[in-house]
Amino acid sequence: MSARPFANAIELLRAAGLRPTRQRLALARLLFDKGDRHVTAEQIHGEAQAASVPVSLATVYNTLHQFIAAGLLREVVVNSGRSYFDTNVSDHHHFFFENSGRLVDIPGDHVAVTSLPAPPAGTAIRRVDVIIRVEPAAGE
Amino acid sequence: MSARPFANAIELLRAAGLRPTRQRLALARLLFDKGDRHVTAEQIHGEAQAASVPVSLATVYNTLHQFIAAGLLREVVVNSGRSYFDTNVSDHHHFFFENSGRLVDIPGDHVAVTSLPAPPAGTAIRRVDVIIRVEPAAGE
DNA sequence: TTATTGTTTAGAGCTATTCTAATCTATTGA
DNA sequence: TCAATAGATTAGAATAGCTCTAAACAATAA
Repeated sequence: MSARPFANAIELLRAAGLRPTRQRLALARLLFDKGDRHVTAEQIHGEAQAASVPVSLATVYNTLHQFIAAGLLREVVVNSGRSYFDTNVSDHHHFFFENSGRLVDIPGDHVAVTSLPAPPAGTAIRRVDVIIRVEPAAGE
Repeated sequence: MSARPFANAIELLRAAGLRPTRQRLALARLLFDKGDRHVTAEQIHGEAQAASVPVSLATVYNTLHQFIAAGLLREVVVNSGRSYFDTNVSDHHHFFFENSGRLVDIPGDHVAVTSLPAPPAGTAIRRVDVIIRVEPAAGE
């Protein structure tokens, strides 16, 4: 029932209408074969290189955006100048460690946003992002 | 009691330990003399030019960051690659219009985040950001 | 005043990301 | 199976937003 793990990432790509190329298969496996991850483009590019998969940074960006469009990935913006890609596309929020730049999931039901205001006239809510910014506690 | 409007921005700067220079005075007035604003660096730079105040973009960035450090301004990150500076430093959240890139304040008491999870061990919560991303309603 | 310290500036530099146009590859149809 | 074609990948240039540098300048203190 659960969509993952994908014994073959090929199905995943086909379902998204993407040709299962060498690069996309490798990136899909790096992203989805080890649980929930928060990665930057540079990061998976590095991992792909380390795994001897020849893939350019341009392709990494293309692929990440295609995965987002297909609903396989979600972009999290916490600081300008760098995007994180989150493999957990279920309803949830984030802790952001301001000193290390690390991002950690908070299950959706652990943060309740009650009394949401009505969206401005003519608009619909697309998503609600809650980011809890934390820093080392005083005296650590 | 309210800190604004500042008949003279000079006091504001002095209180922040910043020399009241021509550039800083002009920027303070552009920022704080007309209610709550969400501006980008390029934007106030443009406004300053339009007002014939000679100020470089580097100074605009320096000044914005000094104002943030002084608690006069707050940075809001909604999309990578661009920062917004919010003159409203009271507790509140935001609507973000994904198509136009516009940001609108939501008073703090119009969004209640209940059951905040405990911060990870060794950390303290610095701030909680709630961003409600809206888009034009279907059929508009 | 002058000395000192803080501020501003132009322009170079940097980082993350996107674009371009050429090459390559998966798929399709014969 | 093989060619045709639509789609994918690539290196490298380009861009955007922001920061840095080191020299000129301006506010304050003495």
